[in-house]
Amino acid sequence: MSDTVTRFAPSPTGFLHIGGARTALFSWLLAKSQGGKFLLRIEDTDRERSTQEAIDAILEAMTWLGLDHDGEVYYQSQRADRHNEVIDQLVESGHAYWCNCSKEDVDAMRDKARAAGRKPKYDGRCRERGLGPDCGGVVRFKTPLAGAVSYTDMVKGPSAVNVEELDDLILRRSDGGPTYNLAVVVDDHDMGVTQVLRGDDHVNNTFRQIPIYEAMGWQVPSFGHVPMILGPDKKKLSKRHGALSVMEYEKMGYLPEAVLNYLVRLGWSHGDQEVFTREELTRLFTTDTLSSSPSVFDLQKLEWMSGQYMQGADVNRLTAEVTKIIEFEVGRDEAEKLNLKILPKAIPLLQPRAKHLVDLAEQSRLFLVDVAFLMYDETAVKKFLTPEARALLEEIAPQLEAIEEWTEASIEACLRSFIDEKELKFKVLAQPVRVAVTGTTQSPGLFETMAVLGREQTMTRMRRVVEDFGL
RNA sequence: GUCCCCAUCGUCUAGCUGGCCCAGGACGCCGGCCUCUCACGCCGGUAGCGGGGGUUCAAAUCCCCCUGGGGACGCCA
Repeated sequence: MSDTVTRFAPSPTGFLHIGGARTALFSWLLAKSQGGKFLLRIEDTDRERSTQEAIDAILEAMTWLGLDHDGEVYYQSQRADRHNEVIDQLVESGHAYWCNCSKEDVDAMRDKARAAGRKPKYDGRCRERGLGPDCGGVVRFKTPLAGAVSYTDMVKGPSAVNVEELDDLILRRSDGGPTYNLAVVVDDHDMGVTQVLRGDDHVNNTFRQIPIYEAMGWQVPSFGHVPMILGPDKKKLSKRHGALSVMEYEKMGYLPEAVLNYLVRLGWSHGDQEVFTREELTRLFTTDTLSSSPSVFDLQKLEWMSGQYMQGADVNRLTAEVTKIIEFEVGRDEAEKLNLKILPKAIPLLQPRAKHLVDLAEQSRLFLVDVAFLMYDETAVKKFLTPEARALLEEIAPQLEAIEEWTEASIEACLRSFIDEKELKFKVLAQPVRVAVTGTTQSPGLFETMAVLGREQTMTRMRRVVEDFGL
C-alpha cells in the first residue's frame, strides 16, 4: 500500500457527465495503479444549487462504472467549522484580512482594470486597514505581492504565473461561509490527498490554491489538469452539446466496461493498444501518457468498442440484461408470455451482431415471439416468398418435420440433400427459408437459428408462410 | 480586453531524449475475401504533421512569430 491518495470532487449541481466520469476514472486509475486510495468528496458548499438528486445521480453513475471509492463519502458542507478554523488561523498569522468593500466598489475596480488593458482584479485596498469581524465584510487572502506561483503539472509540465495576475481572493463570504478555493485546500490537505487530477478549467484555481497551502505551511500536492472533452463541432461539451449523463449511456444499452474503455482512450494511451481489461488498466496507467490536448467525443468509436465487449460478454449476464430491457419495454405481464427461456441459447448467435444491449434485445425478438406476432418484412416477403419459393418450402416441410433429432447438423443435412436432389443452388432455398422463419433477410446462420428456435416453432412459421402468404 | 493552455489522417491517437517516419495503429469510409443473408473475422485502400521563419548534415520532433481552437478572469464550484 503506497501513500498515494487521489480524489474526485464533483459539485452536485447536475448529473455526472462524460467529462466528469473520465476525470473520475483517471483519478481512480492513478490511485489503483499505485496501490493507493481513491476518495470521493461532494462539493456541496453552494446550497443554492446543490441537490440531493444530483448527489444520488453522481453516486449511481460512479457505482455503475465501478469506480469504487475508499472510505466514506466526504461532504464539504459538513466541514464548514474546520474551514472557518483555518480562515481564522490565516487571519491571525497575517495571511488574510477583513475587507468591507462593497460589491459595487469591487466591480468598479475590475472594470477600470479591464478598461486599462489589465486583468480585472481587486486592488487590495483593505489589506492594511486592520478591520475586524465587526466590519461585516469578507475575509480575503493576502496573495504574495511579488514573484510567481509555479508547479509542475502532471500532464502539462512546468507551469507558472506571475502573482500580478492573481488578486486577493475571498476566503470567507459575508454570510460567514467558506469559499470553494479555501475549502478545497483544507479538505485536500485534511484528507491527505497527494495527487489532484481535475479538469483543465481548474488551472487558474491551482495558482490560487498553492499560496494557501504555503501560508498554512502545508505540503502542496501534485496537480494534473486534463483537457476538456469536445463535441463533434469541437466546442466544449456541454449539456446543450450532447454532454449526456453517463446514465444515458446505460439506457442506450452500453456496457459500463465499454464506456470506461472508450473513455480511457480519450486522452490516454498505451502505445497502440485499444482494448484494455480493468486489470490491465490499473497496472498500466500513468499520467505520463495523458494527452494535453482536448479530444472530441466520437459515438461511432464507442459503438465499435461496445461491440467488442458484447462479443466477449458472459451469456448469463446478457440474458439478465436483455430480460430487464424487454420487461421494461412490454411490461412484466406481457414479458411472461414470451419465451424468455430461449435467450441463453439465442444470445450467443446474436452476440457478434449486436452493438449494445438494446440492439441485442431488439434482435432477440424473433426468437421470443410466437408466430402470430412475428413481423414479416414486406419487401423481403415480396422478393423471396415467391410462388416458386413457397412451393419449395411446402415440399421440404415434411422432410424437416421428419428429422429424427432436431440439431444444427441434421437440419443442414436435410436442407442440403434437398437442394442437391433438385440440383439447385443453396441460396435459392436459404433466403426463402430465412424469411419464412425469421421474417427478414438478415439473421444469424440459418441452421443454428432453426435449431435454437426448435422444431415446433420453425415448422409453424414455415407452414404459416405457405398458407397465409398466397398471392 | 488580460492571463494561461493546446495544435499529427474526418475522429481517437503512436511519435516524446531530432535521422529507423516521403509518419504507425484504431474508429469511420471505400474495395475484396469468407459466405445461406446480415454481422463478426481477415486482407487491401483512402486520408494527416495549420502557416511562416529559424537551429541542424538532418525536424512531425528543438526555438520564434502568426493563425486557429480552448480555458480562466465571481461573496459558483
